[in-house]
Amino acid sequence: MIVIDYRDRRPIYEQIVERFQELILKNVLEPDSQLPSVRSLAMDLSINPNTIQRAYVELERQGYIYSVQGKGSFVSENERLVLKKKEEILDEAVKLAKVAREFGMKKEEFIRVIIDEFGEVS
Amino acid sequence: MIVIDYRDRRPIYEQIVERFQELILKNVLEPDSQLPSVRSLAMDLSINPNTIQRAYVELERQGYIYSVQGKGSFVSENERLVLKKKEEILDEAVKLAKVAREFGMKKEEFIRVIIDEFGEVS
Amino acid sequence: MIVIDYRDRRPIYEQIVERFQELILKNVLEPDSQLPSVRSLAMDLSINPNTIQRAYVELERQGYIYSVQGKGSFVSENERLVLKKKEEILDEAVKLAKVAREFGMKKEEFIRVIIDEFGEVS
Amino acid sequence: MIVIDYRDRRPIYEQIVERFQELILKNVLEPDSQLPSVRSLAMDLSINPNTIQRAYVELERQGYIYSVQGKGSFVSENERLVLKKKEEILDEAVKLAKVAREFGMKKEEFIRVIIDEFGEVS
DNA sequence: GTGGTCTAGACCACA
DNA sequence: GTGGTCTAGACCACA
Repeated sequence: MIVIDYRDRRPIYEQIVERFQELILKNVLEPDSQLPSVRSLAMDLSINPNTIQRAYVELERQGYIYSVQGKGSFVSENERLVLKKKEEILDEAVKLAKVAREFGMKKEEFIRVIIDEFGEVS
Repeated sequence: MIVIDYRDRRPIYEQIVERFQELILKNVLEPDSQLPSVRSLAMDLSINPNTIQRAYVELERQGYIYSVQGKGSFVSENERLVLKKKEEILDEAVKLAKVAREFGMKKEEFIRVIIDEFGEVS
Repeated sequence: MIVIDYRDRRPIYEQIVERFQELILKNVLEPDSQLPSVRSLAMDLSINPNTIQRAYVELERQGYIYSVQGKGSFVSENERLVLKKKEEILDEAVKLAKVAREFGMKKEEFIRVIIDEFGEVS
Repeated sequence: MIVIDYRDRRPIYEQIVERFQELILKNVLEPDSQLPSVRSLAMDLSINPNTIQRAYVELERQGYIYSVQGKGSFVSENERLVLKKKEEILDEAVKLAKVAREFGMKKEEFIRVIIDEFGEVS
């Protein structure tokens, strides 16, 4: 479920964070289900437990998971998270559109590739 | 013309690279015009010359500038660079659209914010 | 494995880059095997770590190695690199042949020394 | 006759040296004919006279030209020079062939591109 | 421990 | 004066 790409320039803990975000937002990991323990995931991925720990701390900070003393880490409700994520995506889209405009791209040119990605009949 | 943001998480040399890219792509710095010398820019920005040097090396590697032994650094022709930059922007747009689609966003919702950015009548 | 020639006019970092290219292309250093750390190689060669770092950055840029945050530098797959290198060699051969022709050398004269190098029965 | 390419990474004086070598070896500049004066060539090329001076010194050192006090610089006999140049080219060819062999290239593969360059019927 | 960034300062080739 | 290379040494994020 989690795959580390060592050729990826991003730090390992960040890759883990992003992967869990994705799994949670897409509901693959359902609310209140338990995440693998730090130690077991560290074993599975042949990674330093500190690195997993760091990823979990970050996920908790962002509200993706919550931890229960002595029991483990669990997935949070994701409704708000999905909304937040969508906002982030739209913010990025606006920024990108701004840059595109500044470099003289036509609106049509820019939107064309997006429509293609979504599929003509959306 | 160049401003360093120390709160920015990106390294200084990278901020300098991006700023010059922008100035060159937008033709503020015209082809064959001379850049400030490594030393003078270092003085201006109160930054170590090595850091400026690193930025210039990177800009040369990317084709934005060329340096002449004992004379200085000069702006390259930017036609190709602009095209390349536009392609990069479109690539990013496609990636972003893909992510948006994966998180269940509607095409209209996504495109709306872009059209707003470009201005309704484009 | 790495030897610096101080009489060589090329900069130290470039000698290091070329030597590693050779070791990687010839499979002496196998894919995913770890390179010596910046610090340890600097110690071994009695060279400043910055110089080694510069060589590693260049090797990464050219695709010969990849570095992992906090873990070290590792050898990339070399298949593509070997093909690219062969192309470069052939390009050089063509250029040289062109110069030879321009200076009035006979094809036979030029090819003779090459056949000798490869060995008569190839 | 002399063109400086500022985008060329080689120093200006070196470009001048190489260009004169070529003109002399190809007999465009005939033995005992006079070279432009340092000052006039500097004017023509909009270059610092020191740079031209340096190129001429280097050409004299290599035997391509000789200077007469108060008269100027003149082209040397080029017979020996042509032979020497040819030897240099052959040396380079041998080196290149050696590298090609070390990287596992077949003799035929290497010679093919050379024959193509010379033209099938040589 | 490992790579990444930066400062301070030196020396070199070149124009 | 201009860029290019290198040393010495520091601090940071990451594993």
